[in-house]
Amino acid sequence: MTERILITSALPYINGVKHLGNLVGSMLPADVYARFERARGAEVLYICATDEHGTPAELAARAAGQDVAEYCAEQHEIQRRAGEGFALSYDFFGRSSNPSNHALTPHFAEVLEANGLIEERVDEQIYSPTDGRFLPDRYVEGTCPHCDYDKARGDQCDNCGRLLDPTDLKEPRSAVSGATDLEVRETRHLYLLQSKQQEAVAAWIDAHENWPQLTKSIAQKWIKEGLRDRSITRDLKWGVPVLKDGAPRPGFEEKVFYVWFDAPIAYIAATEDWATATGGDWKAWWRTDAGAGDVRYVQFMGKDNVAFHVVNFPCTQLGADEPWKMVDDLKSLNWLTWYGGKFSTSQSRGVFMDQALEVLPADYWRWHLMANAPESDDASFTLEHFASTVNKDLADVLGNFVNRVARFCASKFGTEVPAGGAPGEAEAALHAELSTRIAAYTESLRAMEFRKAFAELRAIWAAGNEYLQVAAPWTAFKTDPEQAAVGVRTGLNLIRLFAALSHPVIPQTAAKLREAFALTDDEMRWPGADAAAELQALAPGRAFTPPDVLFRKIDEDMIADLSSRFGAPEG
RNA sequence: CGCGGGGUGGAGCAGCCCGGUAGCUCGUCAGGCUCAUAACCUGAAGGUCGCAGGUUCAAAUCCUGCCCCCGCACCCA
Repeated sequence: MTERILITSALPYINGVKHLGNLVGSMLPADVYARFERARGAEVLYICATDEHGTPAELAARAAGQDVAEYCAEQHEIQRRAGEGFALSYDFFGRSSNPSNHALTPHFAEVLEANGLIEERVDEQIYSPTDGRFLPDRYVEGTCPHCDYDKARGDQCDNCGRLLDPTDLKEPRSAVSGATDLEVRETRHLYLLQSKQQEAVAAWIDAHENWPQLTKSIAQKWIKEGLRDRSITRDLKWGVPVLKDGAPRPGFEEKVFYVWFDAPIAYIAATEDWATATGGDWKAWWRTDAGAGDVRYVQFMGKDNVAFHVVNFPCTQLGADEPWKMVDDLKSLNWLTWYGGKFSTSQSRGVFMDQALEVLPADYWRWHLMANAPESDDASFTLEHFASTVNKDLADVLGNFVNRVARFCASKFGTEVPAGGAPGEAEAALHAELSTRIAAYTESLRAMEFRKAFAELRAIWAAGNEYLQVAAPWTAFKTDPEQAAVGVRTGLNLIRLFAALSHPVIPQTAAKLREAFALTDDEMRWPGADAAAELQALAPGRAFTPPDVLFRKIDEDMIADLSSRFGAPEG
């Protein structure tokens, strides 16, 4: 029976193109895993979407002089294109602002309320008459009562580090307009009573011993501190309206659901949209009473998102007491830093997805990011390191191997897989090494241990060069062409094997190789661990077109150029 | 003592949970090969595993204390 795997990556926030850190934190590893499982023959559904609600979107739209809906539509399109450029193989890339989510989010709220897990409470919040809106903590600035720093934010003073309440600030002003006529107003909100779900969530977490260490430690920390009730509505206009029985909830006509309440629900809503677009059955993926019981659900996200996925969203799902499919495996990644510091949109430090593709092909970035993924700790991205992995791994080890084999064959035997000769000791040694390595590589990918996996893939590529050194068909050709044919035939078959094994991480390169050898779907399927068998896929007489040089190297001048372009620190 | 993650040859990382000759990639040096993108292959040099104690026959690995770096702190991954 075909394995069914549902994959979601954390939803990228709508504002602006994402940088490499965002990419490697969720969307890219999810894509690599999706491609791997598809090649293995699993039925995969990979869903993502833009997370569009909240204050930042409203403010960014205003700054751009656009209507929020219009702004989001435009940004969504930009992100969709960037994802396409990076060859992210979403089955569907949705939007949290779509009608499907506007229907499903209130549904969850209604069931939760029916189950006694939601209540209305009155809060006090800062209101700015000038801006005509309530101001969340970080949008209130003022003078710190402790150190007199004049740019303290409503939640904390960046100078002395003390935590603040917006009402503590001296001379508070709106960070949006600078208005100082702020007042405290009462406002009514819906609260999700997570404190009542402590035991249920703890039990659910305990049932997942196989989670990675980072995920477990974050989950347990929250449980240990005790779940707190949290407000799931906000005083904003842009978001999912708070409906009840299909009509605006009395007293909530001017409010919307909190972005973190509706965003995870958008995983499900986006799957509904996928179903509408393709004729698929979304319930078979999300409802355990409709076939989702045998689905394995895997989520990918940066470490900052873990709490929301192991505590808050589970509260929503468990509290609904409906047969929703819940996450099975959760891969969380640490931060990618830009030369040890933060990627910064406002100060334009770092490389963003669209800029990256303007300079070099997607596979260059994909390989470096995944081979050095921030799995056990934050990892530092530097252009020097990037150039080094691209030049050595991609150009020298893989690219050069393909080139030397294809060119030698073309010049001595023509553009067909040569016949003659029989495998000997060199081939036996190669088979033995590859069999072990393919098994290890496959196992690491299954476990989503990407650094380990791609170190293995690199070793597999290198094994090709080592083999060639031993087989030395260029020497054999002078005295024993049949013997040389064995080496070349094996080399060409290695290229086909590399194409299949490399496809999850460098799909565009794999596609070039596929084209060069006109490989069939079956020849691109995930290889088994019997290397001897795998290296016979291309039979003698099979025609091919020697591909162009696969990767061009990044030289010193280019590094210097990229450094100034992307704001790399000196030294 | 807010929370979390780290400090391993020049650089980037693995090993630490389940103590027992310190491993990988890059860089450096030497040799080989000449089919190939001055690429490839082989070998070598280079580390008292942040510091100080403790447990043990034995500690990078366990315990205690300290120092340093990074991130987070209901809303910028």
